[in-house]
Amino acid sequence: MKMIKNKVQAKVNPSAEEKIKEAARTVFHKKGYAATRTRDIAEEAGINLALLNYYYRSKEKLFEIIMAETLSGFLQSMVVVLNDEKTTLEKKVQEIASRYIDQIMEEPEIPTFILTEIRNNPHALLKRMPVEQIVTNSFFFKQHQKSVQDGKITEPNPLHFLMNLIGLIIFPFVAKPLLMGARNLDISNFNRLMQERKKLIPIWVKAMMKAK
Amino acid sequence: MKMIKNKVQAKVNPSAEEKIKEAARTVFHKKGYAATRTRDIAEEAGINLALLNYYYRSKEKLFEIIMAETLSGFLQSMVVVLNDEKTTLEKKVQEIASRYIDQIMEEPEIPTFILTEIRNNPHALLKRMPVEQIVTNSFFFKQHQKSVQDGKITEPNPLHFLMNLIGLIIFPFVAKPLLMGARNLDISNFNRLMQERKKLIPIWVKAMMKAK
DNA sequence: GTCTATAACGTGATAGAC
DNA sequence: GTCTATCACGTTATAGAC
Repeated sequence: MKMIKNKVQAKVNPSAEEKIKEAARTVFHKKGYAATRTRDIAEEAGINLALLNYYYRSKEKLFEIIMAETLSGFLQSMVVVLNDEKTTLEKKVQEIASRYIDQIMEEPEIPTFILTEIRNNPHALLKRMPVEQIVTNSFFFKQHQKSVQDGKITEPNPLHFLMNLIGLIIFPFVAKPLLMGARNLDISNFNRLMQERKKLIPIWVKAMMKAK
Repeated sequence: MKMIKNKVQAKVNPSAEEKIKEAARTVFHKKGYAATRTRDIAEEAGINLALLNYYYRSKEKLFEIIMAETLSGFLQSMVVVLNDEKTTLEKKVQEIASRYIDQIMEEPEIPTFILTEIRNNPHALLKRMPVEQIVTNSFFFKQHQKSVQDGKITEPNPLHFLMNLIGLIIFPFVAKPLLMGARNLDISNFNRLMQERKKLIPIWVKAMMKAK
């Protein structure tokens, strides 16, 4: 009870340490590691620059913490869905499309952040990335194999299946600055399109996987 | 004739000015603007750092040249295909999938480069981006409208159509470091998958657009 | 724990010799 | 045109007072 109270309290009146981490998350997500200055983070947090090093030792250490949290948070919802032994393949596609679009709309910078930082430093980051487990060891993988054997799916490679699903979900967010800047689109129109896609993507994926 | 000879000569024995631009292209594409140091470019070009400023005045000016060239080169092939009045919608999808996958495989860093640099500086870059023209004013757009009216396509919004097509093409390249690092995949396997997609994407898109 | 002041370093850019 | 040497500045990190 006390612990819960402290956690709630922490959000209402966060300590300097917490403020710095939240500020770092915001700025790193928006600008990436190289373009972020520690001064930006200190200013965003409303604290003194020296405190950042006092709590986190260096820009790099702080970044590693943010990156690890961002990555695991981003993958967790997918892992849970892919390994649910109670749902059909079709239901999994619905779940992933719906959850991920909601999740990304809350923090739309995250996909681009993850993809660019992995480009800049693949080695350091991929040790913690259980991508292989996610695909090969998942219950989804077995379901997919069975659907192929039963002739319900034409494309035998589960990687194509996953790349297509995730690509349909994520790509519009990655390409957003391009679409928005062109004045074809304002922010509310974009959000409406993404809401539509929560229903459309499962329909599309279903049709794709039966195509030949 | 003399001009052609000089251009050929330029590739065999490029001037310092040309070497710098090629080096800048390589390094900027790989690391992005913020993470690139002018010293990296000079080293890659095999010339002295001072020459970079002598020819291009500043890192920023040099970057703007590279960005403009990269962007127009990347969009040009799409514009040409989308505005071809002689081909069907279905043929356009085939052409775009095939051309873009070939083109991106030659310089796989370009999609991530463009998307991240636009995130970092949308305003400066989007003035030169005829995205609106590409979509709204294209012959593709009219063809799409007609197909919807004729009941050949269920999804009435051409933006969904284009986002899906481009996403299916580009997303695997953007997510490549993630896939590769996970040891599911080596480079030749990845390339084989992309070759497969040149044929699969048109089939998938056709199925998607008729789904309901 | 939090601040001010400053050290230590890296980077973009230029002056000036050749 | 091309180089070496160096400046000017911004940024990360730390020392030391409170």
